[in-house]
Amino acid sequence: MGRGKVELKRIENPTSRQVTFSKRRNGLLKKAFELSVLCDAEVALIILSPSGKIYQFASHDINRTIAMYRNQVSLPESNNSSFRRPTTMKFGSDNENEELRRSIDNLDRRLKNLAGEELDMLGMQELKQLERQLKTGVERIRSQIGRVVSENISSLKRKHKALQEENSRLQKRFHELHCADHASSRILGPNAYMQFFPSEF
Amino acid sequence: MGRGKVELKRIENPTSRQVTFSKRRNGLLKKAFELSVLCDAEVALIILSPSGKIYQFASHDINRTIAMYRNQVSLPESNNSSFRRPTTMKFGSDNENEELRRSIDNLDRRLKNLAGEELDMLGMQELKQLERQLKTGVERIRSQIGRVVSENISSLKRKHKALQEENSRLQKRFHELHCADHASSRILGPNAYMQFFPSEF
DNA sequence: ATCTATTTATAATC
DNA sequence: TGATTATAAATAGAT
Repeated sequence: MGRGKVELKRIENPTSRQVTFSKRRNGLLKKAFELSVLCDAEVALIILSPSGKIYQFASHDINRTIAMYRNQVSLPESNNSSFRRPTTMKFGSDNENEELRRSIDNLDRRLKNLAGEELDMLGMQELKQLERQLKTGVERIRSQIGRVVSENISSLKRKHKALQEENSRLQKRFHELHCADHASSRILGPNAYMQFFPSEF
Repeated sequence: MGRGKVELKRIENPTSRQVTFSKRRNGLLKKAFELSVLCDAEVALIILSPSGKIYQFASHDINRTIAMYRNQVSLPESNNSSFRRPTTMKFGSDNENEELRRSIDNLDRRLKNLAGEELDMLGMQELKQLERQLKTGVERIRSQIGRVVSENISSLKRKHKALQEENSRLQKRFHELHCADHASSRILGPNAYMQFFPSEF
């Protein structure tokens, strides 16, 4: 899809491989998301870049999806009783750990709820509240995106202005040199510098 | 991509949802494969259809990919990976305590991010990912709200039906009593019971 | 399943 | 990296 057809083999040029990875990764994540929404499917996608970075999409709880997959394939593995370790449970400072674990459980449940998981025991009131919170979050993130974008634009504008000023200085110096050197013939007009700094933008 | 643009929401018509699922599932699997080949990436994709069927692609051993994912998630997803015991943990409960606190910090930061707070240090990539996750969350919560609502409606309908049946029984008994008792004068007509169970709904 | 009209994704290029 | 653009691919709707 693009200017040319592409062979289905590893792209040898590292630069274009990286570029293609970035583009196609985003495309794949987007499409995974769309499938899950449009068709009400449960999708889990993990992408590891050759350099080891991790990208992931999960429409539901990724561990649940993996567990479902493993159940169907009858390949049981990886328990998930994440908390409660009877082996090293002792006294004293473990009380504090217990407390910490409880906090973690709460935070985790909240995160799951915000991700739209484990909603079964929630009432309408709480569901509506969650929805409101998420909408607020989306709003704020969008405005942050907008801020980042416009920050980038301002930064560009600043740089542009600096370049323009530099450009003026150069023109001036050119003029001075040109005037000082009466005898020399004109080869370049002052506008010759301008072409590198087009004024649109 | 097709005759018409399509809204990013669950397709309500079950037939076209199924058709779209089939088409897009194949497309997604194909693209996952292509990404892995072209860019030498490690990809694992699990798709569960709403009807419970499983489709899967893995460029390498899927369990390995999942393990890699689990090991490397340092800024954990909502999952309990946050309090999974890290394999690298060597010492006793002091470290565990510290580890737990770190998990709490991570979860806490994640919660704040989802609420649209403390976004300043996030890049565009991460902001977009957050937005996607929130949209998924909203999606799921809305469908849960829908489920709860329709459950309530069914429950009401069931009760309504039970009342109607009770009502019929009462009418019948009334009739029987009325007919058995020839001599008694009519005070209430059978419809007097009906007013408590209006038939609209 | 098959067939198009369109929409999307993206390869090449800057 | 980020835009742009020409083209290849995917796919929605119809058959």
